[in-house]
Amino acid sequence: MSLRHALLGLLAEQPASGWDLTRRFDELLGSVWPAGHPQIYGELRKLQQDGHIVVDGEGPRGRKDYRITDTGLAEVRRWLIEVDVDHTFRLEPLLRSVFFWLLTPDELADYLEREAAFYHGLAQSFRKLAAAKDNGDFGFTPQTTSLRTTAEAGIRITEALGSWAEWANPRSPDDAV
Amino acid sequence: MSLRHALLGLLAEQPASGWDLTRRFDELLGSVWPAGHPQIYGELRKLQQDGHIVVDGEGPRGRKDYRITDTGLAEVRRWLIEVDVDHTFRLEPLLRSVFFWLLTPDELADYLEREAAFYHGLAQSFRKLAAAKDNGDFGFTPQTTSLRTTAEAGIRITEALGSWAEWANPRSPDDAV
DNA sequence: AAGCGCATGTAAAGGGTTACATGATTGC
DNA sequence: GCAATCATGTAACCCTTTACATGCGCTT
Repeated sequence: MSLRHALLGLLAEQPASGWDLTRRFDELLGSVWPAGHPQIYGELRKLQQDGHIVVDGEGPRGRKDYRITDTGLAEVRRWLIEVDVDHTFRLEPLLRSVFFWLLTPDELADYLEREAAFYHGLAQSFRKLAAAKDNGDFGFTPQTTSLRTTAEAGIRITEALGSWAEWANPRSPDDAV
Repeated sequence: MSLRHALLGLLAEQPASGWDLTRRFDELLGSVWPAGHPQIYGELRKLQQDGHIVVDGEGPRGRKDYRITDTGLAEVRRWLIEVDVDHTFRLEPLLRSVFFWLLTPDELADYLEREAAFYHGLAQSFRKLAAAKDNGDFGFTPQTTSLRTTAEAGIRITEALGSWAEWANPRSPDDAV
């Protein structure tokens, strides 16, 4: 049920249409919480029925702008403060690691080298994003500050997984810790 | 479709029943890839239809032991080697961080202190598990070695998230890097 | 004989993805 | 007039969770 609250969170920032929200998910939340437009439009209808959002105005091409209500805002905040965090990982790369013994050392090394490269690249792009935000490229609004924090998590997790992939590689000795 | 391959991977180790597999998911994969028994029984039926597993013998109370076939083993290995890794995070704590700006500094600090404590505790239990495996408590089979590698990923990720929660805490100055 | 753990399954509902379908507006 | 983009929606399917249902075998 996180999509619901993610939508409310985005609408807490500013009114937006289903289309806008779909794009924001794509750009901003794509790697953390993917959501396609069918899911978003469906959830918006439910949020409206529950009084958490209202149609604020209509634009060209049947565009509908939604605005968050007071009860909607209270609901996101309740989620953040009171609802238990779901700490499940569900990272496919971790699941795969349970079965590494089914691979030959060479197959495993090839696999882990690809993984390490992937994570190092991703870490690099998170670092760039963080630097841009620190530099004030996106201003210093509270929202930007939150995204800076998210980027920091991205950096730390991808670095952790990148160095792990090197550590686990049977072909490279333990230079990487 | 990872459940399918996770089941094959577990059966590659030794024959087991749906019940056995359910327990193993609970103990071993609970935090990485949760799966309840209805899902497991359903998937076992499909795997059998596809010839990846066969019923090896029946026990008391209608127990059915499954054994992996050659095509099944080839299929897990194909998955590990050829199928693209799904790198999606879908970590609720990260999604939440996008909306931290909706909280007061005190609310955020309380939240992050709980998170930090949670991750430190989890990191500790991963470290214990890793130490036990290094100590040979579970022998030194290939399977155990793989699990040692998984545990290492667990340590690194939970430490990363724990230190991140401290770093992001507006109440504590940046002692934690 | 009661209670617990083993063992299997189905049904319903929810969450998420992919494919299909439609049409308006803008820019060239 | 044509193409790209904006914009909404439905349908079908798959994956996952929760609740319901049943019965055997072992221990006390």
